Amino acid sequence: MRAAPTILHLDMDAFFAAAEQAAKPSLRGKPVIVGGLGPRGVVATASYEARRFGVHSAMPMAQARRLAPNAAYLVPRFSLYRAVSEQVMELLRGLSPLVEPLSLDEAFVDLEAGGSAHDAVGARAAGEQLRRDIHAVTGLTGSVGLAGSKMLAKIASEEAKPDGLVLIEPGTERELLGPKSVRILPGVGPATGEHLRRAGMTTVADLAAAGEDELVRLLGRAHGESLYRMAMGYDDRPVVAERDAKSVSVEDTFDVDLHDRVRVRMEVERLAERCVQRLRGAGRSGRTVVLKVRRYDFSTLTRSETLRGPTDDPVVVREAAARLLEAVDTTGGVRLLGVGVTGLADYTQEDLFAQAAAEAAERAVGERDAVERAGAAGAGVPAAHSGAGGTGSGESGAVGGPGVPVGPPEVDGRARPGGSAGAPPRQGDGVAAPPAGESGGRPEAAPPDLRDHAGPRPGGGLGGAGGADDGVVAAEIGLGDHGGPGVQAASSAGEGRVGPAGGRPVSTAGEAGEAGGTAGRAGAGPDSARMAGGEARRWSAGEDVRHARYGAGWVQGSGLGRVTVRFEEPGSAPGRVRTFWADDPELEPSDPLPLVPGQSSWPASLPKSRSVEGGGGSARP
DNA sequence: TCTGGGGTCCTAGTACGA
DNA sequence: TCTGTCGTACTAGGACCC
Ligand SMILES: [Mg+2]
Repeated sequence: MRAAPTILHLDMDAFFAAAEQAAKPSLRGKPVIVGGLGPRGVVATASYEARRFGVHSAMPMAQARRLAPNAAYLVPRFSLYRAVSEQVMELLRGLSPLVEPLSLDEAFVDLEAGGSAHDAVGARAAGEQLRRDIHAVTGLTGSVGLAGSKMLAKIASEEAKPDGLVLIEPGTERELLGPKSVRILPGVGPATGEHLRRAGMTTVADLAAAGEDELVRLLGRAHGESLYRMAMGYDDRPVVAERDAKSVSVEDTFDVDLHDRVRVRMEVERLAERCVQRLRGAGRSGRTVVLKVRRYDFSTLTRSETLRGPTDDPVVVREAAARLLEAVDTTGGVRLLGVGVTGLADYTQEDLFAQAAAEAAERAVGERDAVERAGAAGAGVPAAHSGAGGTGSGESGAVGGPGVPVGPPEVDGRARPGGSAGAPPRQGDGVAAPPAGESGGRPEAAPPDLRDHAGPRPGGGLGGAGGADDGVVAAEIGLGDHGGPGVQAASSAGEGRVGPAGGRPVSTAGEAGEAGGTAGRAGAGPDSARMAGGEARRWSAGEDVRHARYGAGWVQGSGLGRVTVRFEEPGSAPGRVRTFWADDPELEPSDPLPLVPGQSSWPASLPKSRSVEGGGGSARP
């Protein structure tokens, strides 16, 4: 706790939703909800307009729809948020080199370390200037908290929301915090809050009065101590600029529970591959592989296996995950699967082998021996276990080399438990692939003059009466999923890489829903050119596109082989809607545009938006 | 139509070697 | 050398955050 309120906490207001509103002028002032659009999605961010309906983060999407049926529902676009975040962080680094990002939209800044403020007056001025700069560069608003400690700065920014600044003058924290709920303290969630309530403590003052011993007795050592300190206003954690990630993980919740073991195995393999992709993308390797399974009843378990050394080999991770899976009972169904890697390092044991081998080769020793001995010696390899000499030194023979588990599994690196790992990814759960081609209910081409589908709207909004045509509601229709039979034909072509049954969830529940949802639009055919025989691509609600003649816009809805685009962009007036065939050659995906036109700080090339988000709209698990 | 995905940190039990 | 103790790894689960 320093004497001057020079620790700043920035928190962007309703970040994802606000970014979408800035990118899509027709959504400004309207309730916008960003989150998963599948049947098991939850709300990531609700705009303030949507919050008035009672919608908030982490709420199941289904519930949000009941509360705000006419809101715009959009899938998150992390490439956009990352780009905006980078602009904001750059502004923060202008204030001080000591910037500690907590997430895409939050960070601490040590103003004193940057020399940009040394007292309350200077801190407030810097904070207000920062808010103006953020708005000028990104078009978005952020809230600022200033205090003498991290905790208080964070509480202050919370109080400042939205679009405000709050400064807590050192010395006033006890009286300010005292009457407030324990829930305002970072680290006090529902469980701890309830725990404390049962013990008769509801306010921060109650915690301070209870004393450290009592809190430790109640909540355990670390939590109790830290809570007591916070309640007293003690907090001297420094702002630290850079922190390496400690784990990398990937998980998927399936639209429908998985029952087929073969399918479960296949999904675990795919998750392992994706996990390693990300691991390698970050230039890291890891030593402990973790499998996560959430069952039909939401009970969750993890199983982990620690290897002899860090790896970034997809085969090693995949096989470890597969072994872990074999020990899990999945009868009843699986709702979620995840694969993660922890114990990260910047090198792999394979690296060390190679390096040692090279050195050994120089000494002109027989190659194989050299490799094996080097591997065992493993200069700098994380100890096999606690004891220095212990299990380690004798085991040069461990056949699998890197990736052989430390513990019990008597693996020789070749035998595959259950003989299943190598099984070909047979078709999944019996969703027969429909015949490809131009069959079925797909509407035939109409004259290629484009009709205005929705017509200009007063005020340009999607206000409308919210009829079947309410574009935003339509935005989710067919999104990344099979629709009626006709659409299914088209979509299966688009997923060819996955194989016959595609990456779709089991069963037919989704189909029924989708078919019903799209039925109303079946008659309205879009009029535009179509590609000769190409695969119909999939369009995600909210993604940016560019049309050869109509310019920039975003996908408002898609389904039945058609895609509805609203033509507008960050600087523009609210735009109008047009509908095209999904395979219209004049329509192509594009990267997000800067929210304020002409910003030099906008990343020249954005991280691949398509692979990150869409990835598998269709394969959405 | 109930409950995401990416993380962090902590606790507790067990095993093991010194 | 035996035994109790201690530190460290490993594993599993849970709370919390955005
Ligand atoms: Mg925020």
